[in-house]
Amino acid sequence: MIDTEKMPFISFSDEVLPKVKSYITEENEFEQVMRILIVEDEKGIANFLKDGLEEEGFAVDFAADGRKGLELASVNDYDLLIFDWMLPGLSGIELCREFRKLNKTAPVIFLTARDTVQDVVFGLEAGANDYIKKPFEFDELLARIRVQLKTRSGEQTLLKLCDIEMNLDTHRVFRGSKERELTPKEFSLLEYLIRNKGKVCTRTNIIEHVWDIHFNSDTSVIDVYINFLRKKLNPTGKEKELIHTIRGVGYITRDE
Amino acid sequence: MIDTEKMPFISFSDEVLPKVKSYITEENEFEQVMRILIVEDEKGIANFLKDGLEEEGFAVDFAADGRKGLELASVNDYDLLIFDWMLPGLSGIELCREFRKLNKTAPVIFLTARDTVQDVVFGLEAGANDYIKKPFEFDELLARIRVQLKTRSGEQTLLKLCDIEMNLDTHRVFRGSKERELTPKEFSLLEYLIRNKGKVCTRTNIIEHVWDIHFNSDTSVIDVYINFLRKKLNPTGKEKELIHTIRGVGYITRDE
DNA sequence: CTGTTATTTTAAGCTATTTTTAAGAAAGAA
DNA sequence: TTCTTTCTTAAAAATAGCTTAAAATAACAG
Repeated sequence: MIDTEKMPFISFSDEVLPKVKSYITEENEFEQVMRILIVEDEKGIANFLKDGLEEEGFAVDFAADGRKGLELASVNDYDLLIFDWMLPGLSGIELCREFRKLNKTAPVIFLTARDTVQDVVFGLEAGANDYIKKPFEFDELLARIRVQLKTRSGEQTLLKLCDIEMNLDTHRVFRGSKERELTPKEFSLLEYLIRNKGKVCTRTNIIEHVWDIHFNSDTSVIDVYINFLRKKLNPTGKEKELIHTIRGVGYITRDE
Repeated sequence: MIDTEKMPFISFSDEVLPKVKSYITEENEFEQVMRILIVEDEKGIANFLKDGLEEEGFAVDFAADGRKGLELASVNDYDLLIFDWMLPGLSGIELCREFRKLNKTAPVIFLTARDTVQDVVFGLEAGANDYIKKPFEFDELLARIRVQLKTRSGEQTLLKLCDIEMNLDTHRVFRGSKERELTPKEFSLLEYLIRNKGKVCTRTNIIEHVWDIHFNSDTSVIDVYINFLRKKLNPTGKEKELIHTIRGVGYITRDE
């Protein structure tokens, strides 16, 4: 969604908006649409879910009975499946078992009125990943769907500052599309500065958090490392300076 | 626990039992013990959980407040964490956020009396993987714990990394069409690296999960085994290097 | 049970990289 | 100017990781 309030200097005519939207979508090429299958025999609930999830940007397929559900699930490659427990044709439990037999690993969420502990345990043991009791609220379902998808996609932890991206999982740093190779100390200094972007980091802060030194010590090691970082992040001196000196206080990084 | 009912042809005298137990433990070398951290201030619930989970074969640590919990969680490498919402020192939510900031991916289950949908959503968005409302039944908790652990370890028996294929059933490893014969330790080290592909594995991670050593120990055994693996996976030095060193941090494997 | 082989661990030297120290140059403030 | 703070550079010190070889341990066959 484009938040025009944050760009007061830009205004869109209704005609232009769709184009801009698709441009943004193209740019986020990694944010692909997630496919969800709902297997539920109560039309009311099914439609409610389908509409709600589509509104949230998911691509939703739907089956009203177990057989049909299994067929769809085996043909297509869904990112997540929502099964009702009581279904004509093939029960949710059986459906889940058959699905797992196909060697599919996509997360399955049970959505059911059966709520004894035995039912829950039974459902989870059949290969489900979560189990929500009816009546449920849509927001909770949505949050649980997001958790399942997040866990699976193995998303990486990224810290960003302007055109800098630090990947904490791979320990790699990019400025724009170019990788900058940092040593461990350089990496953790930059990490500290970016985590505290917008705030001045004093030398004491830095020496405590990055070097783990908790007593007064006069060393110029911070200056040296700031220098290392500046050189590696901006070797030609032509790019934008990212680490600013606040004389007498410390250093700061900020977005903009 | 030994289920004598499933072995009707064997009977144990009380004296023999302990010996047999340890023998069985040794035999299941691949079924490593799962470590769980409980952070809960109500002594009663905490003890109930600890006892119950230990009976199920988990190794359980416990903290009564948020600070202590975070400390334990950052030092040790747990396979799963259970947080109460209301905690002295640092709330469960804050604890969870701080934990995720440490770049840890182990599943977190919230266990709490707060049960409005907003609470659930809030908890899940803070990085939790599941949310169980008090009062809960132990069996449901156990089932949900198993689901989290199962999802993580993945039931798949075929692991792939570039042109490497590990078959966990047959315990054989191929690079392209050629088999590479690995010793047990080499195998489980490679398995760990591939299961965590795309993420840096620290020496601590490796020594804890592959060697099952949970105290500080200075040993160069990891270096030696990385060397073994590299030689066996790439004896001529002409193939693509698959295990990359992140100096000062650990090792990483990635597809591509 | 015993000798043989395979596996795992320890230890140590070596090298390249990383970290720290130190001191003069440059820049800002008074 | 003069004083203080920060920047820059070079060289020394420390360390992490690689490689070997040998010792310790475990597994196995006869």
